[in-house]
Amino acid sequence: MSLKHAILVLLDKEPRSGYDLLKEFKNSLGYFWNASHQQIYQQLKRLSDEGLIDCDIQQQDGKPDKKNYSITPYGHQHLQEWVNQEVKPNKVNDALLVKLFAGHLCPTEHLETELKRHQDIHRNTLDKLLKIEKRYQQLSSTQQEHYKLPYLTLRRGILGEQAWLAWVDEAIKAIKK
Amino acid sequence: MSLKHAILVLLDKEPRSGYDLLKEFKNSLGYFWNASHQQIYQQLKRLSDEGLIDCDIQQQDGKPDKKNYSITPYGHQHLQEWVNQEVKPNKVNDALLVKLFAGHLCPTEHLETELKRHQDIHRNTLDKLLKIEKRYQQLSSTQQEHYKLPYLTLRRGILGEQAWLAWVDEAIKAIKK
DNA sequence: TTTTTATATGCAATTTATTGCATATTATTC
DNA sequence: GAATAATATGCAATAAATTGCATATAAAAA
Repeated sequence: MSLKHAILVLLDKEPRSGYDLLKEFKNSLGYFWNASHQQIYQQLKRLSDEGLIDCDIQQQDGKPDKKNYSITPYGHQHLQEWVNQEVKPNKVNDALLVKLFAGHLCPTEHLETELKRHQDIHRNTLDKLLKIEKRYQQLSSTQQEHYKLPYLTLRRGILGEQAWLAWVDEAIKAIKK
Repeated sequence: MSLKHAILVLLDKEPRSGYDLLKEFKNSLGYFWNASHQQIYQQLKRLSDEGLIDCDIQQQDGKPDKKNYSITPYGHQHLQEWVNQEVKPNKVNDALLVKLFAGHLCPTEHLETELKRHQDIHRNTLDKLLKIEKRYQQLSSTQQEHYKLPYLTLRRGILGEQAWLAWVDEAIKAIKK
């Protein structure tokens, strides 16, 4: 529902292509928004049809054409209205926990391997987030003030991943017993 | 994708109606799985068509008929196979963070109210989970052993909510400055 | 006494997301 | 020299989720 708004926020900061958005989600904002390339390109088309964004086609030598999207005044207004409304709390759907819940149906070793596999992924994510945090902390206090809100979202990512890792330690110990 | 498996796990423990599943998700398992009644009834129909579950219609005096679903041997096998496969890590999509990220487009007061509103919801969830944990801790150690895996999923809920609440404290303080 | 909550289910339409396929170039790695 | 990754986009089919509507009774609260 708010892939739409996630895209609008980014385009509101500066114009981007679909591929740029994809990279942004994958490399930096993945701790609060994720989308596949199909989803992004489809959504960009719809937003364009609705007049919320404009498209400017840039030819590049060799590489395929790049479509640079920018937000329209109408799109900006739409985003602003959305920000001022209430947001529903996220609903949680965690397949790994469904699996654990049904863990009696598989060997303990499998559970352990699986938890450790996920642990690796979460450790990598946390590392990446901590590096971004370090860069933030090296900014001047004026700059820090400027990026205050995005930084708060980053903090959510960090605290969330740390809690997840604390949990998985507990879980791995418990299933071994 | 694994609403299917969430339902199968529950029916594997004991037969239930769609309404029972809905209540279970809402009242106890909501920290790892959520689904609307439409989703559940649709899914039950599909699972039934696929032969993964059976349906037994119970007439009740006064109240509407109750459809009691139970897992078939084929469904059990299907579940077991799923549990033994790898599960993809959950993708995160958090609309509240998108909003915070775009928080410069609305008054600070709105952000604060919104964060506090979500804080309330998360506090309630945590309270509920801690009560469930208390009940678990009062069980005999044999019983505790028996519910070990579901308890681990509960712990995930608790640690997750606590981390969320720690974050929101930080966030509220930061936006006020 | 009226309204709300809980019980119990469902259809139909729309919106979103996923999966699979498809193309074309450049740069890098093996 | 061949294979893979990165850049850059898209269509079409299917699957899943959401939204809106619909029904019917009983119990409890206002």
